[in-house]
Amino acid sequence: MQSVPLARQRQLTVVSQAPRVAGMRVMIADDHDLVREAIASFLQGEGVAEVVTVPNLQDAIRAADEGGSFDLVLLDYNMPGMNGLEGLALMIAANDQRPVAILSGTASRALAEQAIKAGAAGFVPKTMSSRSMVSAVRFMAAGEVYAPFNFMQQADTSSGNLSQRETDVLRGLSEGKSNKEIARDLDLQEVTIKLHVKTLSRKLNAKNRTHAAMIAREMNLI
Amino acid sequence: MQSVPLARQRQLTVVSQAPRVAGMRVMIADDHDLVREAIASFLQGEGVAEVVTVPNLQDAIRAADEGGSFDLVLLDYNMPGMNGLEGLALMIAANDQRPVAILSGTASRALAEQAIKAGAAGFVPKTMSSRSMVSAVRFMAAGEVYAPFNFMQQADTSSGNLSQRETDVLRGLSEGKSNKEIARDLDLQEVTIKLHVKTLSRKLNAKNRTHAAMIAREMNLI
DNA sequence: TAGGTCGCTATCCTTTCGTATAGGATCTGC
DNA sequence: GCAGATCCTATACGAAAGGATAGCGACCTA
Repeated sequence: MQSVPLARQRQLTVVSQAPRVAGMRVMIADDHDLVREAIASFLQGEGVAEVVTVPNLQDAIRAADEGGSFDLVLLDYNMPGMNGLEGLALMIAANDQRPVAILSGTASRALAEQAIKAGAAGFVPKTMSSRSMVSAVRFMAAGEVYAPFNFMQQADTSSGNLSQRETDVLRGLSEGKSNKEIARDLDLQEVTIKLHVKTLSRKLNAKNRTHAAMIAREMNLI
Repeated sequence: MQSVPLARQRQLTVVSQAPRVAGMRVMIADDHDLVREAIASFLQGEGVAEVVTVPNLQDAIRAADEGGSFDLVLLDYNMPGMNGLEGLALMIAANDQRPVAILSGTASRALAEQAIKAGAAGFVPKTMSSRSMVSAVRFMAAGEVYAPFNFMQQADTSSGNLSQRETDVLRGLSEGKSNKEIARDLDLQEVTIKLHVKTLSRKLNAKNRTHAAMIAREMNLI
């Protein structure tokens, strides 16, 4: 899997040109024992000084609070306490604004973009090999923002053809809201919501609102 | 994580009392490189003779067809080609009815039960440690049916309070079907479906059918 | 056998959805 | 400026969903 650095709208503070693997402290937060063990052992094999592993966000935050900040924190997107990308902000704060990356099994471009927009140091899908993983970790610990190249090249067919409004409506749908509620939230008329539901359902190839919500969930659009 | 053998309604053919790890052939099918590598290296460390890894169902079936059956196949539940538990039956056939287990990150008792009912040799959540994994692999390769103990002890609060019919209706809901369609499929009257939708929505604390479907999806009830 | 639960059906009514059709407002690139 | 796209609004109607209440039969259990 090829990788490419993303500059984006953020100041990149390069800690060192050739990152010192030696004294590096990395935390891996994932509820999957298997994944934790795997990443930890690979990183240790690469000479990373300290690898801390925790199974949930709560422990991750405590570890940073008590043991000091890490050069990089890898946060599983689906993990107790995360609640979507909410946990990311908490972790960044707990890690003294230092790099925190999102690790995810359910990979989608939309999610990667959201994560990076929300301040993540990068996005690491579990479909990556350990070799790629290790180099991604080095880059992120050095202050760069990373996302796998083929992710970002992912066809826009999935989410790109939904307009902003349609995405907003879709979010409401997936929360089980009625058209009226969504209209109130977005400060629009109910008919407008109906129109959006109709068009986004067509775009997603969904039979109705329920189907659209399920498809959106499946495609990680929301 | 504690484990316990499940006898269930199936004939258990014990290949050998103390399974020979030596000549064992195991296939790991998972689209997550990280997970594949991890499991493979742990198994090889345990002396498993041959570990084949593939990233999707198609390749897994081809590997069994061409290279002969395996003592155990580990199938990721969320993997290209699986389509829920449909892929399980295909793999079991391709593996000459020999053990095929389901590997999953999104762990729920309901899914584990379904998988085993559908003929899986066991259910392995990715929250398991490598040590537990290795012993589970041994048991399943020996013809036993395995599922992690704490999974099966999981409170019935999640899915247990839904009746069989309600679960059927819920499945229809999550496929975006109308009440009429669901009624036809289940050979019931539309009003009955409405009733079920109402009661299951109450039980799941959902506002409406869309919400119910999303909650079900979130709880891995379907 | 009586009482309880559970699943299914029925009727009636209100609300919400889904669809169609038509028009207005804004912003874009040419 | 104009064409084209995007977004918003309006009216209207049939279909679907949601809710309340009541009754029936099967099954289990005391």
